[in-house]
Amino acid sequence: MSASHSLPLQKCFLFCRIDPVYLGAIRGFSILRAFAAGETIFHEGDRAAGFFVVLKGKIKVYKLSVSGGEKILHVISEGGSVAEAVLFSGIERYPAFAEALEDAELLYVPRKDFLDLMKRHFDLVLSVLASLSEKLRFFNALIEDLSLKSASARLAKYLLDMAVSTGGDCFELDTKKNELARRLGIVPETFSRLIRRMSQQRILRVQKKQICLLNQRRLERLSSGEPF
Amino acid sequence: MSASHSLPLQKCFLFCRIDPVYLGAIRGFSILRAFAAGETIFHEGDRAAGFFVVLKGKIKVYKLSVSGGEKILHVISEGGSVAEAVLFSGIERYPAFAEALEDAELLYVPRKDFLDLMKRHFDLVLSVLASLSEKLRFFNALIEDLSLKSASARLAKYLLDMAVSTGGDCFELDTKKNELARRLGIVPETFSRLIRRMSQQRILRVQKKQICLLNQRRLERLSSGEPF
DNA sequence: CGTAGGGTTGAGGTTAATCAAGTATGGTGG
DNA sequence: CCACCATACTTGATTAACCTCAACCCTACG
Repeated sequence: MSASHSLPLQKCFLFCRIDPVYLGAIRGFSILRAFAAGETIFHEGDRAAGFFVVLKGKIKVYKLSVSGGEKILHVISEGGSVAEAVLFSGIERYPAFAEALEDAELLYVPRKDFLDLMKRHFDLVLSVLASLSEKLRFFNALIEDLSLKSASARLAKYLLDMAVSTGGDCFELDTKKNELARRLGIVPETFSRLIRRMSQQRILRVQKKQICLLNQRRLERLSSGEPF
Repeated sequence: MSASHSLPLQKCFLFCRIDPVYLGAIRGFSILRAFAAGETIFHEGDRAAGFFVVLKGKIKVYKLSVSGGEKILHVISEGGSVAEAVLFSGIERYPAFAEALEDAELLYVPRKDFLDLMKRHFDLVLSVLASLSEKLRFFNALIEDLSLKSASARLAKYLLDMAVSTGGDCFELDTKKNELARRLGIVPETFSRLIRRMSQQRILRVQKKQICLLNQRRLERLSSGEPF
């Protein structure tokens, strides 16, 4: 029954960098709409005069195949936005279907009003550009991680990242090893075995949650795919 | 020695959607600079009054760790841009080092001039926003693909994608199977075996380069991780 | 103590890469 | 039109990386 509050605009990725002063204006010309799970938000081909920001719930964007099956293009959760292309490119119609996966609240932002606001306030433009380019960098990093295929490479990269961000060869794990393993996309057993082999080979020393890197050179080779 | 021509501005991802009319202006206030392989482009902490577009070659962006090792943050090739954050966020100094990996040509675009141009021409803003959001969608799709771990899941997803984009259950492979396998991140042998097992199980029929999907339901389950 | 949870270790199975042979297929020169 | 060759593709056997499952070891904490 979701008495749960919906996301504030500051948390939406397109708006997070925007000066709160403008958020009021945006809320002003936008329309808050609630959708029940399973309800359609728009159809492919519908005239598109604005885009949506997901404030609560999850929605899916999909196309229909001739054989009737639906092909999900993406799933968007709180904070994400749907059909921003309507804003930037001159698209006139929605290029796919959208439907709520759970009870959801969306903010419908009319294209014209938002563009007018941007036209009048250049710093708004910069904020939106900043949001997008930040997200892009984030995705870039994610892609790099995902394309490290072997468990040892991902672990090695993680260790090197830690060394850089803490600015030293020694650091404490901030999470349970269990949890860390999952973040690296491996199973705790594998994590344990890898760490053990690494300390046997004097690549690192480990005491409880404290880790000291002894051979960063080797870790770099591992992280770029050298077999272990 | 690279008599090889450098990339035209239309091909650079930040600019590709921009009306060519403006490209002249951009070229006008920007500075073309050549760097030899290994040459430094900027140092961390350097005052930043603009960003770079890579027209030729490859460059790396990296940080130094205390122990002297360099941690590569990203590698940017032709068409990419470096330090766009300087443009959008109010960053005053470069947050990392950049160095040419090969002989390279970069276009230095001064922040102030580019922002002025955007301020005067709102459609330029829209083009840049469109570029960024398109790239974002592209990355999104890439991430989805990369997070499909098993070979059968990636193949299944590819087949379903083809069915949607050709709008039918039957279609022709547009590339050599060899090449396709590589695109799916598997080895041709594995590709061949998977296809064979799929036709044995009546999931699809294959004749030369012609493929007909017989059981999309099953492919969907495979693509969402069901073991094969 | 005794138990619970995180962590480690071992045995065994699955997936997909590699290596090594094959079998089409599609030119090309005769 | 055929013999020949290169290249694509297929198939089998072997191997390495990881996962699963099951057991066990700690350490903290009642």
